[in-house]
Amino acid sequence: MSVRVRFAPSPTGQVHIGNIRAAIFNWLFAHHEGGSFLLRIEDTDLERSTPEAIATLLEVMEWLKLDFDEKPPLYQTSQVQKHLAAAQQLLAQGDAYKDNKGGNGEAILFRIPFDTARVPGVAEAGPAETLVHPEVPVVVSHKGVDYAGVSSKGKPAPGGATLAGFLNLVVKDTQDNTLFTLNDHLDEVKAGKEFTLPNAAKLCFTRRTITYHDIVKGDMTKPLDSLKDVVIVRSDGSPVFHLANVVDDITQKVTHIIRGDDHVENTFKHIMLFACLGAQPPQYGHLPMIVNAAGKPYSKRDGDAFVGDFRTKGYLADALVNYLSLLGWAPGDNREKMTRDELVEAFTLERVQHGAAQMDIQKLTNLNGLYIAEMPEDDFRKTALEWIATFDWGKTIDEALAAKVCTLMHSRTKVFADIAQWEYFFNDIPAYDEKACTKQLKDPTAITALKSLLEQFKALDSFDAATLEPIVAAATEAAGLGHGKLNQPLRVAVTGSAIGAGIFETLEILGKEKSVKRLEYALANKVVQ
RNA sequence: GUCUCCAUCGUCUAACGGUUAGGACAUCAGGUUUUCAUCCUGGUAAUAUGGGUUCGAUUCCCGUUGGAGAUGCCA
Repeated sequence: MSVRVRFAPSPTGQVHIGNIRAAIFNWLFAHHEGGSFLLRIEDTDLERSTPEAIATLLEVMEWLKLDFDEKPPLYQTSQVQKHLAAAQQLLAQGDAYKDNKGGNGEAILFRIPFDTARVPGVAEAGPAETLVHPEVPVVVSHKGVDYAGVSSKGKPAPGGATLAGFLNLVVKDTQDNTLFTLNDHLDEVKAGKEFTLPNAAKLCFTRRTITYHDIVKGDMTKPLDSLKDVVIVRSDGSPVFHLANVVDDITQKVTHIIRGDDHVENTFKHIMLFACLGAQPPQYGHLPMIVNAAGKPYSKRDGDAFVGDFRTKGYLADALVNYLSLLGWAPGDNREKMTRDELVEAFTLERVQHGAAQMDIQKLTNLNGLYIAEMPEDDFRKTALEWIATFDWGKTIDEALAAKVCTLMHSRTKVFADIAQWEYFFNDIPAYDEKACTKQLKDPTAITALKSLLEQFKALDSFDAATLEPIVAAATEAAGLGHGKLNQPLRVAVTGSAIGAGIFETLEILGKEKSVKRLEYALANKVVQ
């Protein structure tokens, strides 16, 4: 059977970086296996899902070139009848029951099956004991075993689990006297009878576990006595995530579920749901989380963790995909900068890391710089021009001048937002950096030299780098300054900044008129006394 | 509290049970006879901790510590 995976985000606001990483891994896996990559939009949370968020999501996926198969995507809201039908099926099979636990009306709960033969991966783990607090009575019913555990300070602690967790249950009191034997009352309990047992101190039972093989994390096991029955339909009649998710995965014939770490615990329940719904559970692979620079999970407020922000800061889609692929995964041969094809070829879930990964903006930025550097000149200019146009100073510019600036600044561009610093090429008088002025425009010798340079500039016919270099060198020497010592003062006087491309190339692009004007301006206004 | 999982330089990561524990980003020093960037050279920097198993442990097992997730009529 060919591989079918899905990305199933809920469109609530911006697209989170951790979320899109899951999409990338699914996409990579699907392509590596020659399978299908599906998109399912889990928009059942009517209060938080918005059309704008859906649009944002689609936009982001298109930007990152994460194309999906079988368009249009499956919208979960269109599947509600199927979800509800599944709930009815479970109800009819006795795998679900109605309960008014929260007091809001009757909800439908999925019952972890007591007879586990249907469920793959369930095994008996041997006898087990759980201490319970005698002050709180133990209640045994078809809904589960309700009790209070004992905290380290001897106080009652919240406890309770599904009935299936307690095979061969015997409840004992502090004197070890038997209070209740489940096997004597199993049919009554299943039929709905509730037993309330005061003064219980101990639960003795045969522990059962459910195990599944996680493609990234390995074998995962959980005891049934730490599982609770789950609400699958709310009292208002709407299906809950667990049900909807599983039913949709069945209808979309998903073979591998690759999702965030935070779903591991749900997996055990989902496998049971698949089984009770008569479907073969898919394979699972859980991705580690991405955490922020503080090592904490990204909260909804971590603005810089949104994919859209990386786009507006001028990161390239390919660079972002490349970097994100490397968060929690590595090909194993020291390659880092990789094309899509190389990533697809090398990607396996088995090599995915088990622990959380921290996002490193600097490394992303460096990688982005590498991608920009290898852009063909024409592509770079085209993109850079678009960026220039987004700035106030870039609305009306000389295209020929801009083209020259692009060529000059290409290797210096790490992210396109850096282009904000190109303003001095285009305006009349640049913004002067005070620190730079203080450092470079205070030496009287240099100032005198700049003044003489200004006069020479005025007299020049051609104003290109080759002409300027010897002139500046001569002026430097004439002033008694060391080689190149006039370059920085000249740069600050003309550009306002101490950093930039080669000064002679910069002067040439600026042209005689502007250079002279700025030199005059700086000498008149910016010299530090 | 209980359950599940995780742990190699600051960060991302590599290392069939045998390596001077490798690479990249960041950082530091130097070079590319002007700054910044690119490029080149070199340096600092890690197996959380205590026990086992083994001739030999980053690797396997157990404990501890630390971290994350789950424990919702959120997804």
